[in-house]
Amino acid sequence: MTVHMPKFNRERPTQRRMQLIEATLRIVSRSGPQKATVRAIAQEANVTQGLIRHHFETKDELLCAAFEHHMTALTADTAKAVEATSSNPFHRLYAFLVAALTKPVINGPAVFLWAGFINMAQTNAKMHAVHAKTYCDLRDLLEGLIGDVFAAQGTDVSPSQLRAKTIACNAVLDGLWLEGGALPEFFDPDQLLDTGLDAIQAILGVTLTVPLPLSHT
Amino acid sequence: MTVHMPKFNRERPTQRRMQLIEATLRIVSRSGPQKATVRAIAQEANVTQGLIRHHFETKDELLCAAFEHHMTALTADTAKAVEATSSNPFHRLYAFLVAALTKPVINGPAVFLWAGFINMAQTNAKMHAVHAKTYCDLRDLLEGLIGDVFAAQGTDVSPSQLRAKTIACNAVLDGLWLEGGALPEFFDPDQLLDTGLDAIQAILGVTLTVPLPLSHT
DNA sequence: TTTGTTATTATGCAAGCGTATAGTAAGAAA
DNA sequence: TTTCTTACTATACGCTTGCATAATAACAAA
Repeated sequence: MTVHMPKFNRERPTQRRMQLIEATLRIVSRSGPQKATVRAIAQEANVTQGLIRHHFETKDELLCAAFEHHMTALTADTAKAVEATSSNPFHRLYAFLVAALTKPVINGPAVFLWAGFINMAQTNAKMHAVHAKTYCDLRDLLEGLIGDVFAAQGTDVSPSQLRAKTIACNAVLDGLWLEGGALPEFFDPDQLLDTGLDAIQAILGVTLTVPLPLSHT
Repeated sequence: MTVHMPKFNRERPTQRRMQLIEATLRIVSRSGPQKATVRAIAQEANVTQGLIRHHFETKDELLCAAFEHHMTALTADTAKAVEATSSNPFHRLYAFLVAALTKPVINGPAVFLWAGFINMAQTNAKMHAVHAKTYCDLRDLLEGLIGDVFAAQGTDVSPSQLRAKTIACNAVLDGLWLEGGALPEFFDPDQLLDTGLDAIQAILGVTLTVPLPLSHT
């Protein structure tokens, strides 16, 4: 009678790829791309280094997949918050801003990840495309929300004015994301949220009301 | 008769160190910290790799010196613009904003450099200190300029309100710096300046006049 | 149970890495 | 000119790197 203790855990390709991607993200965020060696990633994922080659052609391909996963998740998190709220334009913009100004968007690892990968986006065409697309997607979403708010209160703005205000609001979000993530010791999360909301309301010349909880409908 | 052609150029330590630092910055900005090997830096500076060890104890020390040089120069550039203008608080704030929203502050290399180094600031105490200090210096300078503008027009603000508005304005600057540097194809420099100025005036509730050229005094 | 597929481990290699060290030459001082 | 200091080159060493290849084991299908 032999009790068979498996020598390793055999995973489905999709799941194993995701584990490797997440291990990569942890290392890049924690120690930078220089430390993200094939061996370090394998150890972080509790596999041997040869396995990485089985799931990814090259190390660059893994880094690229990790960057895409991170950036897509980052913007999706924010976008999702808008869908979960009412159809009131003011509430929708408010929900977007709160999502963009609180965790998990505002946190150190996210900023350090972006920073760790962004140099590669200069030379790697796919990474550059991912970066440009996630930026545009989020900006366009924000532009739509701001446009709806202006329409709801009858404010007349030209497309170029709307674009400029969107870029300014997005800059506030990005700036606070950067500073709050990289220098958390200087920022209280609540203050950061209030500061961002006040600034964006001032830029837009709009007062955003706090939406009532959905259960009160 | 022997014409003596020097086999190498002997430089003063200070100058050579600066050349090595600048070579490091070019490589990190262009290709990221992974490519910034001792050999690559030496080649970029047109010296042999052994020379680096003669001027810097370790490669990390060189990277650290390069980061400090870059960050210090970045904030000094902006601060200098304020000194070159009049004593009018409105003009001084305006000069600061223009400096922070135009080249050489808003450019790709600066952002990619910051990104390339920032991961190291998590583990390297000296780099973290440099990062925190340059952020605080610039923020405090901006806070002073904004405070003077409020004082000049008789606006009463509490210290915490002033701090919050400063952080918001700084976020606009940082956000536009980030986006304008990393995604230049989406931003026209003139528009970026106008957008930033408008946003900050809205946040502060202040109208900044364009200062007259000094020669008109 | 047997077979087939493939996820996984194990091992190895050539190239590149940071660093150490010995020798060379440039330029100032005597 | 000669001497002295040190900026600089040249070379080498041990370690790490990304990637290749062969052997093994898990698990589904027959």
